[in-house]
Amino acid sequence: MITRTPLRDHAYQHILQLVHRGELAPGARVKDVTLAVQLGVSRTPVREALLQLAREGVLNADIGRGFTVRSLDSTEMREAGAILSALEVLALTSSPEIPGERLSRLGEIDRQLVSIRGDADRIVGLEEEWHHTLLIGCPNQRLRGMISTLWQVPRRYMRAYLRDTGRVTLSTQHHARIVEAERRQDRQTAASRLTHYWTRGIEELGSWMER
Amino acid sequence: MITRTPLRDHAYQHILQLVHRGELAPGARVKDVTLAVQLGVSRTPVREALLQLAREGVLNADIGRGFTVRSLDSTEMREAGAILSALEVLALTSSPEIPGERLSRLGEIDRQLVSIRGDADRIVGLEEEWHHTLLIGCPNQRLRGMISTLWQVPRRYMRAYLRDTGRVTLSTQHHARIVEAERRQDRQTAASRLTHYWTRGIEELGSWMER
DNA sequence: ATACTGTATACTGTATACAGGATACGAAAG
DNA sequence: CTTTCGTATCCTGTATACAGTATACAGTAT
Repeated sequence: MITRTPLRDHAYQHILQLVHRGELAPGARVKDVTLAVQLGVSRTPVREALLQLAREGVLNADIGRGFTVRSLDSTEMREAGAILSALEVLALTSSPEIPGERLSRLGEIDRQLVSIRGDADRIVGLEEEWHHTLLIGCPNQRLRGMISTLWQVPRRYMRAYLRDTGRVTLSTQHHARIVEAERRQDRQTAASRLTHYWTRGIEELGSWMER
Repeated sequence: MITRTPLRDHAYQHILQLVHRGELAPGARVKDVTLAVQLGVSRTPVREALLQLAREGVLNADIGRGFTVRSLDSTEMREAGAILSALEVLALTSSPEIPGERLSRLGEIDRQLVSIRGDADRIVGLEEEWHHTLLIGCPNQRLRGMISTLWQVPRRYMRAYLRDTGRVTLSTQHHARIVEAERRQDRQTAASRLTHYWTRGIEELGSWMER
C-alpha cells in the first residue's frame, strides 16, 4: 500500500519547524509566497497549512493582512495551560492501567531529562514525550489528538522560559511523583498530581512572563 | 468600523447548515464544485472551509477522493462528549459568579424548551443556547471557542436522536438543578451536576445508537 | 450471463492568474 | 524638521487553469 500525503502536510510541518526554531519570530509576518518558494510548491497548499496553524493558535490571521506569528503572552499561555491540564487529566483517568514497561520508559525519559544540560529544544521535546508516553494508552483518540495539538502552545513558552532563565528542567520531581502513584495503581492521586504539575508549571511560566 | 469576512467563513456556515439539515446525509460525498456554484464563489474558499470541517470531525477527507460527510457512530459521540463534558465543567468552574439576570435567562430558555413540541432543530438549538448562556462569562476565550467547535458533534447526534425517538426534550430537569445550585452560589454542586448531565446524556444517546 | 479490461469522463489536488486593498516611500506643506 | 497626502509597489484573497488519479461504463472474452 503506497500512501500519498498532501503537500499541505509537508508545509504544515515545515512552518511549525520554523516557528519552533525561532526563524519565524513572534510577531513576524509570514508571507505565503516566501514559504512556497522555500518548499518548491505553490501558494495553495501553503495557505491551507497556514489556515490550519491559525486555527490552532500558532499564527494570527488578520483579514487582508495575512498571517503573523502569534506573540507570546501570559494570558494565552494560562488559557491553553488550563485546558491542557483538564484534558490530560481526563485522558489519564480514562486510560486503562499503565503497564510496568511503560512506567519504566517514563522513568527513562526522566533520567535523560536530568542528564541534559542547557538544550532547551531537547528538554521540551523530552517533556512532551513524557506526557505523550503517559497518555498513549488513552482510548479516546480525539482527545489524544486535541492534546497533541494544544501542546503547540506551551511548547513555545517552555522553550522561551528555559532559554531565558537557563534553568535545566521544569518538572522531573513532579513526573516522579505521578509515576509513583501510578505504580501503586492509585489513579486518583496520579491525576491530582498531574493537575498540580500543570498548576505549578503555568504559575511558574506566568510569573516569569509577567515579570 | 466595517468588517470584511472571508468567503471561507460563509462557505463554512453554509456547509454546516447542509449537514445539520440532513441535505448532506452521513456518508455522502461533498463535491466542492457543487457547493461553489451554490454559493456563487470559486472552489478555493469552499475547499478552505471543507478542510476546516474535516479537521473538526464533521467531514472525512480521503486523499484523492475528496470529502464525505462523517457517519454517525457511537464511539465518536462518546469521545467528543467526554471531552465536552470536561471542558464545560472547566469553563463553569473558572467563571465568575453568574449574575441573577443570566440565571433568569437560563430559566427562560428552559421554559421555551418544554413548550416546544417536536421540532428537533429548535430543541437542539435551544439546548446549545442554554449551555452557551451558562458559560458565556468564562474568561478563557480559547476554551469557549473549543467548546463551540466541539458542540458540532453532539448536535448532530442529538438531532438524530430526537427525530428518531420523537422525544421532546433531553434535559430540562438537569438544567433546572444546575441553575438551582448556581443560585445558591454552590459552584461545586453545579459543576458536578453538569458532569452528571453529560454522563447521562452520553449514555442515553450511546445506548440508543447501539440498539 | 458474468467477469475483466480498456477507455472516457469526472473530480481532486495543485499551480497560476487577477483584482482590490494595504503598506511604504517620497514629495509638498506647515 | 516634522507631518500629511499621494502614488507606486507589494501582498493577500479569490478565481481560473491544468495535470494526474479515480470512477464509471462499455465492449470483449470466457
